[in-house]
Amino acid sequence: MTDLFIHDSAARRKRRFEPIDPGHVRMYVCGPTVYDLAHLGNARPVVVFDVLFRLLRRLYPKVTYVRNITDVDDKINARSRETGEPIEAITARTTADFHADMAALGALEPTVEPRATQHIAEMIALIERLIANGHAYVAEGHVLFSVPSFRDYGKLSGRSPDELLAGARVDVAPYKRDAGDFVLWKPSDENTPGWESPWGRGRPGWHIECSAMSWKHLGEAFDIHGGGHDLIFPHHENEVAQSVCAFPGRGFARYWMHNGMLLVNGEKMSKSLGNFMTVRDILAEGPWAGEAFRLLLLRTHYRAALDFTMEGLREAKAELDGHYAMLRRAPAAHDEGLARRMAEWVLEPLHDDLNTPLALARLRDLRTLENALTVGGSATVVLERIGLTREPAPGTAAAAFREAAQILGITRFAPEAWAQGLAGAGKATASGDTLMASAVAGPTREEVESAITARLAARRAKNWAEADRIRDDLKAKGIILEDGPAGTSWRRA
RNA sequence: GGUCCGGUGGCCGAGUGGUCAGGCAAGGGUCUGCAAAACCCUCUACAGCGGUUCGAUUCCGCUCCGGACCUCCA
Repeated sequence: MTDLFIHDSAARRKRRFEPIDPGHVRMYVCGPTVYDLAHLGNARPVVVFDVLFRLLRRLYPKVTYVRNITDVDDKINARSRETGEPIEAITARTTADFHADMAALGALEPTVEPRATQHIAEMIALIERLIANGHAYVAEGHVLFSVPSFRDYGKLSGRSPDELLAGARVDVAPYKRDAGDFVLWKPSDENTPGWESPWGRGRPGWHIECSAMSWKHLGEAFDIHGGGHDLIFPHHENEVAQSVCAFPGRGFARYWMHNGMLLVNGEKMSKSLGNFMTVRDILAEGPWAGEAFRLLLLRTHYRAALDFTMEGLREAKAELDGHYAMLRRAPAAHDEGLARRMAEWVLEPLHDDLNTPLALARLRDLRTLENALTVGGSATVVLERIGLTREPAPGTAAAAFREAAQILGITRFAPEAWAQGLAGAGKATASGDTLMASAVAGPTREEVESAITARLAARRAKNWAEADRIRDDLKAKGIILEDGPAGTSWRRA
């Protein structure tokens, strides 16, 4: 088995992945705060860590992937005050939308998806431990983490507490002993959600929930912690402080992985900047859009910034069209052992810190090879690159493609369905399905097929003018015909 | 201001101390009734300036440009 290397943000270098328990790999990824639709930037970690999850499942017997839902937060409270919609309604609806959107991107469900509001008891227990350990204190109804009490504070994000203080751009609350101290628990008035606690009725601070949920579902120490690069400070720094101080000597997360930001016009896409586009906006482009966006995300290495453009989305769609076209025409028969080896060759770059762009390039090589063998061609350059000395049986490269593409989570639809409109295809939730079905426009399958029959008669009679007229007519309606040795096939543009 | 990460051919985007990334676009060809698809060929880049080296796009330094973070953020 090839070793897996991942870039650990804490160590700032690539490290060989050695799980605490090789029989059970454990990963935690920060999930959404459910107060609004997911934007394109929110989708990046979901897709990136979905690929990692799939890869880990291939490499290890058991993988537990935890991704939380943050359903208690002052942004949610603010939204409820603005719109008048009850908090529970906002979080329930937004969670359902999030699930539908992520399913449309082909993301598997995590093993566990804990909600913050269902882990208040764990949060309180954690805070009590921190107070008992001398790492937290009560002040004016708040419980604060004492940053000076933790020597390694700032290690993850690479800053010293002094620097943080110097650059602080918020007013320091008077009850803080140290300007860097952060809130673990804060009081709630009667109009704000709250839970009874040893410190009165209140609600948790932002960071404590992740420490509580990873502890509950993965234990005091686990293997991988992931999230967006912008979470390193303060969120992950504070999480480390809380968890390490609550469970001294256990080490918390062994590897930290952070995905780069998604940009639009060279700037980070974020809700606070207001320059965001929702996943749902993209899905409305067509039934192909979810998978195309997923591919777009994987065409750039996860740690690099990615500048989103519609041209990029269309290019990803065109790439998928080509992949599906190959799968559609490739024979099912194949050399199984050779297919397995070729799939390994494609997936090999994923073991080097999830190099999806290189894996995708190799996947394209498999497509070229299969096309050459199925349609006609030599593909000597590709054969050499793969390291094959002779041509594999037709269908073999396609079988390898299918196996490798499964780890990347692309070409998950039936090739014919992809080509002809995907009506009713996706297994997304109800709202996602509606979206897909409504996006299919143009002639029905029956209309297209009867036109093809009419054209076939014209071609038999060598009435080329009529045959071309039918083809042009369909083309104007978004239907492309392709004559091949096995007959005429069609697809939607 | 502090910390960090980047600048690769028309566009996107991997990677490497010295032989090829790959894709899109463009041009040429094979095939086809004509197309389409597919395959083949062409297109040889690493921000700038120094340094290390037999040799640097790759290592080091400086400069310029872009971005992220500095307690809302995936």
